[in-house]
Amino acid sequence: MHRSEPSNNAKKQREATIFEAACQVIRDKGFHHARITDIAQEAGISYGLVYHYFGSKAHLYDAILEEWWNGLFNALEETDRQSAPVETKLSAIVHYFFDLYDQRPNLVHIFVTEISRASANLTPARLKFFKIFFDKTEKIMAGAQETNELRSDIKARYLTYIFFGALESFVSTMVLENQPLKGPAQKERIVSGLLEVFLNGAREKERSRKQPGGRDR
Amino acid sequence: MHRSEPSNNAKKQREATIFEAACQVIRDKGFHHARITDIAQEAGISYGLVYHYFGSKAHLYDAILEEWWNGLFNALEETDRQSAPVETKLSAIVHYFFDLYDQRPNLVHIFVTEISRASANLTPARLKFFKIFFDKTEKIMAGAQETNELRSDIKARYLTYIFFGALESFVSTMVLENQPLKGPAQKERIVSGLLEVFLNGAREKERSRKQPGGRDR
Amino acid sequence: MHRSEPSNNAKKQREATIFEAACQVIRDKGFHHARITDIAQEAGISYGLVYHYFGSKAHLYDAILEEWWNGLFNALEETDRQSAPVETKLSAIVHYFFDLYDQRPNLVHIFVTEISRASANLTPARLKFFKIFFDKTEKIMAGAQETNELRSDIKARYLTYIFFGALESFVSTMVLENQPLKGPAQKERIVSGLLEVFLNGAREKERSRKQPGGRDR
Amino acid sequence: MHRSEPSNNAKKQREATIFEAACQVIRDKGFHHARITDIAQEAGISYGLVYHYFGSKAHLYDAILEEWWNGLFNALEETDRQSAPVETKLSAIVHYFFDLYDQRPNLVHIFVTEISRASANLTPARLKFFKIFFDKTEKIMAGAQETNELRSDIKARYLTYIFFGALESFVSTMVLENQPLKGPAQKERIVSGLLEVFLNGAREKERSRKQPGGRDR
DNA sequence: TATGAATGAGCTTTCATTCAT
DNA sequence: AATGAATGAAAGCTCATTCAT
Repeated sequence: MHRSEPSNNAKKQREATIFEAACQVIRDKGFHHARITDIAQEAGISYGLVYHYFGSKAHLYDAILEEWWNGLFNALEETDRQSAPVETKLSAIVHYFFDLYDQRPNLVHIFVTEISRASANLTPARLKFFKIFFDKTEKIMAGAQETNELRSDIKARYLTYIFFGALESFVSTMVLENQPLKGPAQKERIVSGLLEVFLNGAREKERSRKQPGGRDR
Repeated sequence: MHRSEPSNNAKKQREATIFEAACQVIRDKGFHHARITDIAQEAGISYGLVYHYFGSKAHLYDAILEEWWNGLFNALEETDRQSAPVETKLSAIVHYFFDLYDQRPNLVHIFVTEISRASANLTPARLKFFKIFFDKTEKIMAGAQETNELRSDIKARYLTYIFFGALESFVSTMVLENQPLKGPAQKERIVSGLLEVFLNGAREKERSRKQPGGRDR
Repeated sequence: MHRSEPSNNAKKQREATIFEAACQVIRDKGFHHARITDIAQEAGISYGLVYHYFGSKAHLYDAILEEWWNGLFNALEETDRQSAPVETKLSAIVHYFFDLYDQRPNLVHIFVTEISRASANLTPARLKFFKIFFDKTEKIMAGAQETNELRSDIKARYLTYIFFGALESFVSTMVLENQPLKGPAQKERIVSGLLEVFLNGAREKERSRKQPGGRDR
Repeated sequence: MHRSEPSNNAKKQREATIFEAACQVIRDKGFHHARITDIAQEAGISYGLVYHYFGSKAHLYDAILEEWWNGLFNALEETDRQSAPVETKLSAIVHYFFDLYDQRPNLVHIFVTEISRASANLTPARLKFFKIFFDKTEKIMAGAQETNELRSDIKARYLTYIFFGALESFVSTMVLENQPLKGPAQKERIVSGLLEVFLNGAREKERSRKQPGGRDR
């Protein structure tokens, strides 16, 4: 009975191999054009085995969904647990996306191209995840409104959309143009620009307007 | 006035009918699951006629792309022609999306679910449109930086991503949750919230901070 | 009533135009891949008109068949009418093929690629033409056997096959390699070689064998 | 002997079954009208399996081509290896066709109706085979010219065309009229007639003309 | 566990043909 | 006579999935 453990590990290992192969192929070809055969080939196994481990193509997709959302939800929860300024929390979210893109670019790619929109795969069950994500983020926003960190004249839900949209926009561009971040400096520039605008706005501030010589750099 | 090209008109009419039917079906089922047969049925014609007018499913898709981007580009150009404050220009863009959603919800839906990401259909030729769009918007941002309307310490390209991402986020939610705008009031609330945050930021303003009882926890 | 003549001529003219266009396209693409649209385009008319004149693609094919076989049968009959040595008669047949290739290469091309074998189009009614052709040629052979011009220990039918096969072989090669005859000299070399071998055989003759120095040309 | 590769054998077996079914159906209907479904039905399998084994209809055709030409080339090479009189070599070629027609009539049928001409399937790659065949045969002819077995005043290439054309003519007739050889006697009569005419000519020989009582109109 | 032979639903596309104008 | 819009039969091919070994 205790012999099950090692084989269990081997099993997990295989499953992970297939999973990663699937991510790679789906990233490259898109979910629809990713054939089970391709995935098996990428994983170095026969295609029958994919069914052994994942049951069907749809289940494989669901496994990827799960992986993505679980990771994100965990990050959100961890973020929300601490009582930090909203700036810190939002920064954590942004970093989560950019860091994950460094570590598991395929997963982020798939999020952008297959999860985020892709009507082909949109089922109510799958949309549910988005709702949860927005709810969690909204909670952060609402909390910050209560502490007067964020303005309350705009619905927390709207703040959520604006914040997440701006973030997603960067991530999408990165992904779709296949541009890895050029070093941590660029990452910080993007992250701070994003947070800066969200929190303080894009408008040129009074101080500089006051200056008679204007922006004369 | 004197019916000069009657057959030509009828032709345009048919083409438009098929086009709209295609939008409807693609919106409902997604491009991949939209069969030519479905589109023909929706248009009340035989499937052969779809090929007569559009040549192939891919061409039909390209026609939709064209329709979408041309409309958007025209709107952008019109916007940019006038020398108005950046606020007005951005407002025009936002309104374009929301107004179009009132008039041609299918087209906007398809933009969100099939054009904006949907790796399956992403070809370099199609990505090109996005580049053009971002370039045009960036020009608006850069112009506003020069007139000191927008801060210059953040790249115009980044401002573009943030602005468009925020906008797209609202549109996507609307589309994916199948929520038409509940009247012009809601539309204005969203538009102004979006512009407000982008231009002035989400952070609680000085006035509230000034209050001695302020956020001091 | 006599006004019908000119329009009749115009009609014939159109029919001929379409016919030649059909030959051209069928030669280029093969019968199966030759679309009515292609033929109409080649003829500079609308495809509907092809149906006006020929009824269907099959009828068009039959018209070509007719044209081919009638020409050949006429040539054969003319040949057979005269009481000339068999050599002259066979030479006439060979020349018919080669001359026609100069004048109407498309027709000869189609004979080789679409009529001569091409199971796709082989119907009993069409095979019939071949029978007639072989019968007529056989008659020539049999006649020559009776006059002791040709040996009688080989069935006239067999002589027919051998003769026609040898001829067709040249024509096919010419057609399939798209090689027009390089001047009348080559044509005569081929024709005489063909007749020479058929009539006198390919074997080296006694006289040369007798010569001690052998083939010393 | 010890069933080493059972699955491999079964595989070969299946492939052969499909191949033969394809030959049968193509012979009956012609390549174009032979549907994959028909072939599968003939083979007693599902149409998907045809694709499993042959990839596409075109590949199936290529496999048949290969089978045909390889067999013929092998026969030619074997023939040419031995230093026999040209008569023997040519006889071997003729016998190859006739014997194969006994054993695999479908293959010969397909050669005549689909390979030999059939413009629809003629690609440069496929014409290449013909070139090779003619080259090999020409070599035999040229060799016989050098040994004074064949006359040298006619190009070896022309001799090739004449010989092969005559042969093909018999085979075609046999095939197109669906006439199996009526016993070995007929076969020999045809073979010897063919070789006789090719080598010695069809003309009535001197000896008979010398005879005073001859039919001497 | 692991393999890959076997199946067939499902889709796009072609193109001959019809027929209203 | 002439056009080309409209139709739909027909066929190839893909690929997820099943299952015997």
